[in-house]
Amino acid sequence: MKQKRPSITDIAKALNVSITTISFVLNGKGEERKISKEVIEKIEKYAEKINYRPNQIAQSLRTGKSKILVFMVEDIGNSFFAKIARIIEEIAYKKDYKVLFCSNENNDSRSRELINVFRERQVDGFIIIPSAGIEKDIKNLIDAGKPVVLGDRYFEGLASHYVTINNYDASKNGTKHLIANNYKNIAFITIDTNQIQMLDRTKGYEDAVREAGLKSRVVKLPFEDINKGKGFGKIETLVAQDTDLDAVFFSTNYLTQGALEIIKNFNPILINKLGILTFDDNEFFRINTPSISAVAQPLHEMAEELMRIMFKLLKAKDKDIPLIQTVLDAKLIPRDSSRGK
Amino acid sequence: MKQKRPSITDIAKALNVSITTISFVLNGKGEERKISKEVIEKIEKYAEKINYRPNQIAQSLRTGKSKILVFMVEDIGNSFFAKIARIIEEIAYKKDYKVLFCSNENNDSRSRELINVFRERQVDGFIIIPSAGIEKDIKNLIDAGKPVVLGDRYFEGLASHYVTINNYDASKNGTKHLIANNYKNIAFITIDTNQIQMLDRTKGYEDAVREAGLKSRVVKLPFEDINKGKGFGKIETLVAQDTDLDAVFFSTNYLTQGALEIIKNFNPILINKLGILTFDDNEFFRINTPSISAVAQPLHEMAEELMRIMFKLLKAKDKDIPLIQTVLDAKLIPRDSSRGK
DNA sequence: TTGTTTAAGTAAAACGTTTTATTAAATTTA
DNA sequence: TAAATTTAATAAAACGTTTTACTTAAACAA
Repeated sequence: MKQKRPSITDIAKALNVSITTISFVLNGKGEERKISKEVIEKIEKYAEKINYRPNQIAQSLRTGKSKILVFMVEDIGNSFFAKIARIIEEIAYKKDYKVLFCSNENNDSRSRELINVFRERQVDGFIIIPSAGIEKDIKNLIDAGKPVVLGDRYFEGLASHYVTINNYDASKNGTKHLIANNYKNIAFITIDTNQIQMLDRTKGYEDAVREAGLKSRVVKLPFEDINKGKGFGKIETLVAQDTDLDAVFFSTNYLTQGALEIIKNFNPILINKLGILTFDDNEFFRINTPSISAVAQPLHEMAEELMRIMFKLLKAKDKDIPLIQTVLDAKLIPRDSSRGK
Repeated sequence: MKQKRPSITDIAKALNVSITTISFVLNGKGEERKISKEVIEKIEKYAEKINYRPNQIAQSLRTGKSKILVFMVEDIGNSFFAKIARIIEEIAYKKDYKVLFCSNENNDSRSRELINVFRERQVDGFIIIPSAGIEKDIKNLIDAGKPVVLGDRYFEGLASHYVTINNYDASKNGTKHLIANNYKNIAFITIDTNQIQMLDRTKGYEDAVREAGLKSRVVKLPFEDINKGKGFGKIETLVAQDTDLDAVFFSTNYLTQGALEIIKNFNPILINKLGILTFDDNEFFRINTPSISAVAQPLHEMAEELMRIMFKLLKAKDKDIPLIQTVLDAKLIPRDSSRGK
């Protein structure tokens, strides 16, 4: 019947020692605090026997540390983020940290709300894929001394630790790959945001087509609508009007599926002739006919680097450590859809 | 410079009231405890002004409640689970609960370890997609009075709350659909586990083919290997030897991609003629050529029901409430890949 | 007037730890 | 032998709440 877990006090009573002694022993400070071998052994034996586990809430209250990290992403249901989350979880658990995941929907006020909620919860660190307008809030968090690492994007004016990929290069290389495979009328489909990673990707594309003497065709879709599964009107227009279009390059994974569906419905023949390249790989791209080419972000490396930095910050305590800003390379995975013509 | 957050004691000092009074007022018990209007107002104003937020760790220690739930899945990186997670997160946050996600890799010892970790953390409730061998541990948890809801599967001998779909019917209907579309040699590709949901799915398939007078071909792949991205040998054998094979039905999403890739590599023509049906929908099935048919589980309903039960348990406190065992219907989504012949 | 009830609030314990300061006994030093 | 040091341990404060039990003054009743 729901019996109380043993506390340090229960051990104290049972063994007739003070709770102080027990605390020292169980925290491995027995030697250091000159507790005798016999007492140490007695306590350890007993704790083992009754399967004592410290109450982490009490520990947290006393130490101010919760051993909980938060990983805030756009949408944990999106497989790009879910996959990173999985790796982060793995690493965290090994070091005895737990991870709270949350989705900010790329929405500033939601982000703010979440940040506040977690500050109240005393989480020990924040790994954040930030929405575009929360630079101030992130700054507050950092100024308050909380360990913060940004992922996937960052703020140009903000001195923060972060991990991203070289979006400009990745995008430029991707575009060049399409060009090398003889595509000449490539559209770049992106989102109407001023997030740095999207701007970099767009720039990479633009420079590549310009350098090749081709025409730049950037299509910006409205983020809010896309999020609700609509807003692909411009894709229809593109396909209908731009009759010599021969390739599309998507700047992010949540556009790809929706847009391809529109194109497929609109012109089932075209979709099999069109060159297709997209940011963010997906396991189903391989089995698609034609298999879809992708610019894959190095999920493992990203997650590992995020955590490496986080643990460094957690260890460093107050003294601030020099900024770590890691830029990784994405990997182009050419498949059938970009080898056409 | 990293200044301390105000505590209830700080308010007490500033306003010259006892912390008791403040606690009552801020918990909305002012009236009830006959605190005067003026004092109530004074406290509320001040708390608002300094933006006071109670320390949740301290609250937890005192009340024994953490307002944290845990959602344990096979793999949070798998989009089926990630999507449910997203919805669960949403619902939880509305009621001021946070959710810790964790992945048990469908592995018993990992599951056990995680359950223990979270008991120590005093999480308030457990939503678990259990691995096959942890019936005892779940029972322990329930017996200890912890709110527990199982999802996706359950244990036949264990009286627990759960939410599943009618796997037998879903599988049978799926198979019938293939048969109705003139497929006559359908293989059922599943995993070598005795998890109830997989057994039910297999049975649904078997009954459907038997009733139609067709031959049953069940292929069981080794779970451990599949998890590591290999172990598809039997698929090669199947395709090579079973020359009149005309359709495949996958029992779970993580088989689909791997197996289809094997088939595609082995026989690129076959894959476009083969009838294909799989449990668990994916957004990319729509744009595939041919688009892939799926038995979609009602993710929203599942998540909502899981949470509905969880909140019921959280509210009920000690008194045990009658078992809630919800069985939902899956939805067959026929696409090109199953309309063949 | 005296006793009882109500209003308005407070003191203090409790939750389970960690950690600083303290103590008492034993041992060493001078 | 007295003083100083070391050993082995403990008492008590602190973290920030919630909640039970109590207090004091005023209001009311008999």
